[in-house]
Amino acid sequence: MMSATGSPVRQSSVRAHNLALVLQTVANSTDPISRASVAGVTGLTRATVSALVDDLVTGALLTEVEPAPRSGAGRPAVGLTLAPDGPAGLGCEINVDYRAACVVDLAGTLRHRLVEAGDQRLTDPGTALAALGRLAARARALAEADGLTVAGAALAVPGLVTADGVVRIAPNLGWQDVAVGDLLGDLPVAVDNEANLAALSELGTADPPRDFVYISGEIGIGAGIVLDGALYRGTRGWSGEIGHIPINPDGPACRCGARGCLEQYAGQEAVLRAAGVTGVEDLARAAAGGGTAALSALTAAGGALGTAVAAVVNLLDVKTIVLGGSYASLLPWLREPIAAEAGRRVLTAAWSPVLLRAATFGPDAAMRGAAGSVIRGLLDNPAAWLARRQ
Amino acid sequence: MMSATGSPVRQSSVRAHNLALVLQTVANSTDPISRASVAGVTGLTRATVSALVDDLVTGALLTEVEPAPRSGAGRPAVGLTLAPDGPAGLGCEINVDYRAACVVDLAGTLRHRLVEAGDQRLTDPGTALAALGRLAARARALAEADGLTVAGAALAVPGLVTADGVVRIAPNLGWQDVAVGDLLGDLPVAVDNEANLAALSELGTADPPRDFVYISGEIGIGAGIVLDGALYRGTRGWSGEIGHIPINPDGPACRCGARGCLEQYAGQEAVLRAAGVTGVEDLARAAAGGGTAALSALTAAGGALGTAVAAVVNLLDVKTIVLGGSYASLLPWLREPIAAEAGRRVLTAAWSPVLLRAATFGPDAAMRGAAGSVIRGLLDNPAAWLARRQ
DNA sequence: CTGATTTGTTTATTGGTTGAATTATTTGAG
DNA sequence: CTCAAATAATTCAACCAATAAACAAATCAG
Repeated sequence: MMSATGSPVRQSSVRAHNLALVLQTVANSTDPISRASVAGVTGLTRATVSALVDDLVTGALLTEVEPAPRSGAGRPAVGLTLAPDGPAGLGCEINVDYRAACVVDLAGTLRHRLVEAGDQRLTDPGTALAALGRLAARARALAEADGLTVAGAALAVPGLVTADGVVRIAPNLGWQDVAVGDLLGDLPVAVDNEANLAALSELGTADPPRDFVYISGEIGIGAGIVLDGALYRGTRGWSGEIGHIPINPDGPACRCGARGCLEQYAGQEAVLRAAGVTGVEDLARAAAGGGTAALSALTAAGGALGTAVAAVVNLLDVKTIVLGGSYASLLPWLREPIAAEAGRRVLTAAWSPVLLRAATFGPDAAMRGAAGSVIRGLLDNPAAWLARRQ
Repeated sequence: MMSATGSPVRQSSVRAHNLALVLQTVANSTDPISRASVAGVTGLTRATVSALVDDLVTGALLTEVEPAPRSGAGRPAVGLTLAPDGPAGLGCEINVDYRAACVVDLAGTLRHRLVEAGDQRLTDPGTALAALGRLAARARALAEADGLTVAGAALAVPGLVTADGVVRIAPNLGWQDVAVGDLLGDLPVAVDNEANLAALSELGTADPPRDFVYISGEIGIGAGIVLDGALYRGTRGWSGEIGHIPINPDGPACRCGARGCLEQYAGQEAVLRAAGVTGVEDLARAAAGGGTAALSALTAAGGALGTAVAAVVNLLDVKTIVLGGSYASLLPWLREPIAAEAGRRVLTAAWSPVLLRAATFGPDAAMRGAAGSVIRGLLDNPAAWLARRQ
C-alpha cells in the first residue's frame, strides 16, 4: 500500500537539517540574533547551536556583528547575520525585447543588475544565448570584485522547460528544443519558466503568503503556483498554463486550437487591439488620461481575469493572487473588475475575499526570482555548500 | 528572507524516519520480504534493519511468516508482512441517504463493512451522529473480535469542514456548524470532506499516481486534489470547489449566486432534469437502453466536465483525473465527451492525453479513504504508534 | 562431508545531540 | 570598589542511533 519510499536518514542528515534550521532562523530574524536566541527559537540546545554556527561562520554563510546594545545585566550577545560577502545567486532572464542578469546576496539584497534591450527574436538561439552568457559573466565579475562568490545561476525563459533544463518551446522567442547547456562555463545554470521564477521572487519578500498564484501577463499569460511555500510544477513541469483556461466555450478562436481561452480576452494582443494602442505604456497612459477605449478594454480584460481567478480560487483555495508582468503596472485599472467578477464567482468570497496585489519586483520579478532560487537552495541545504568548499 | 522554520531533528527523529522507511518498504512489496532485501532496497545496513524490524514486530505492525522457497544456496530468508492482526483503521461516512462504517487492516484489506440506509436529513445532527456512533461501535467490536486493534477513526462528510473538525456547512444534510466531538468515546475521530477522503482512497491502491484530481459527482460536485502524493487542502481547507468553476459566464443562475457554474451543467439535478429521469440508476438504465434524452444529457454534462477538466489540467498539469460518486457508474457515457472536450482545450493534450478513470472503490470510496487515512497515518509515523502502546 | 552462499546478529566505532558544569562578560547593589 | 546576579557562550562526559566488519546460522552443490 502506497507511500513514496524515500531514502534512509543517517546522523549526517540530522546535522544537515539542523544547519538549515539555524541558518533559516537567522535569515528570518530582522535584527542580528544571538546564538542563545537561536537556541530558544529552534528548540536546540545552546551547545548544539554554537557548534552549528561555527560551521556556518567558517563556511561564510553567517558573520558575527557587534553585540546589539541591550538593557539589563549579563554578558552581551554576539549578533549573527547572513554573510554579506558569502555566496550569492546569479539570476538571468531572456525575453522578447531584452536580456538581463542580476546578482542577489544571501540576505536577498540586489547587488548588481544589468539589462540590455534588443529584439531577441532576430537572432538565433545560439547567438542570443552567447550574448546573454557575456552579460551574465559581466554581472558575475562585478559581484566577485565585491568579494561575493556566485554559487549558482538560474535562467528565466518565456516558455515550457523540461525537467532537465531544455527549452521545449518558447513561442514568442521562436525557440524549440533549445538546450541551454554551459552558459557560464563552470557554473551550472538551472532553466525554468519565467512565471515560475517570478512567483518564487515573492517568496523572497518579507512574510510572504504560504499559498498563492502568480499570474504573469506578457504576450501569453502564465502562472506560477506556490503551495505550502513551494513551487508546484506539475507532473511534467507544465503547470500554470492559465492563459488557456476556458472563459467562454463559444468565444473567439485561440492559436492553441480551442475557443474562448483567457488569452483571447486578457492577453496583451487582445487588450491592445481593443484599446486601439500599440504598447503597454501607451495603454497605461491612455487609461490614466481617461481614454474610454482603453478603460473599457481594461475592464473587459479584468472581467475575464476575474473569471479565471475564480476558477483558480475555487479549485485551490488560495487567498492571494499576485499580478505580474504587464498586469503589475495596469493593476490600478484591472483591480476593480477582477475583484468584482471574482467576488461574484468565488464560493467563499463572502467570508474571505480574494487578496489581489501587484508583483513586488515588478518587471524584474523573473530575474530576481531566478537569483532567489539559488539563494533559497543555499538556505535550504547549507550542508551541500559547506561540503563544496571543502 | 523566507522559509518555514520547522523543528529541530534529534536522533530519535532519525529512528522514527527509518522505522517508517522500513515499514513502508514492507508495505510496498507485494510478496513477503526479508530483512536483507529491505536493507538492499532502503540503503540501510542489515544490522540497522534488524533492529528496526524487531521494534516493528514487537509493536504488532509487522509479522514474520514462513520463509519463501528460494532457489540457490544460502540461509533461507524469514519473510516479513504487515501484521494482519495489528492496528486497523475505522472509516465512517454520513451522507444524504445512508450512513456507513468500515474497518480496514494495515495491508489495506477491507475487514468489515456496515451500511444503514435511511434519509439522514430527517433527523437532527445529534440524532444522526448518535446512530452513526452506534454503527461505528458495532464495526469496531467486530474488528476487535478478530484480534484487530482500532487505532483511529475518520469520518467523511459532504460539506466544508474546518481544520479543527467542525462541519461548517453541509447543505445537503442541512447541517451548519456541527461539532462531531466524541463520536466513539475514547477514540478521537478526524472529520474531513467526502471528496478529500475519497481521493485518498485512490492512494490506497497499487501504484497510485503521484498527482491527480478526484472529481466526485453527488448532488454537488466536489474535488479532492492530490499533489506530490499528498492531499492538498488549501489555505483554509476549502480547496476542490470544482462545482463552481465557471463554464459559461452567461449560463444559468446557480444557487451560489453566480452564473454558469459547472454544477448547472453537470450537477445531478441538472443532468437528471435534462434526461427526464428521477435517479442515477434510472439514468444509467435509460442510457444503456439507448434513450436519446439520457444520452444527450450525459453528452452535454460530459462536455461541461471536459471544460472544467481542461481548466484543472492546464492549471495543475496532472495527468490523471479520477471520476467518483455517481460519475463512476456513468463513466461509460461520460468518457468520450469529456475526453473530446479536454483534448481540444488542454494545451499539452497532443503530446500527453488526459487519463480518465473511475474511482477504484466506487460508492465506498469516501469510507475506504477515511479508513485508509488512519492506516496511512500509522505507516507514515509508526514511532507514534509504538510509543502509544508503551 | 565440505565449501560456497546468503541471512541475520553481535560488537566496537563513529557522528551528533544533550545536559550539566564552566568560563566569560556585563549590570547593579551595597 | 567589590561582589552577587544575570546572561552568553563553551567544554566535556553521557547517550543514542547508524555503520562496518566479524561472526553465527542455515541451506545448497558437488
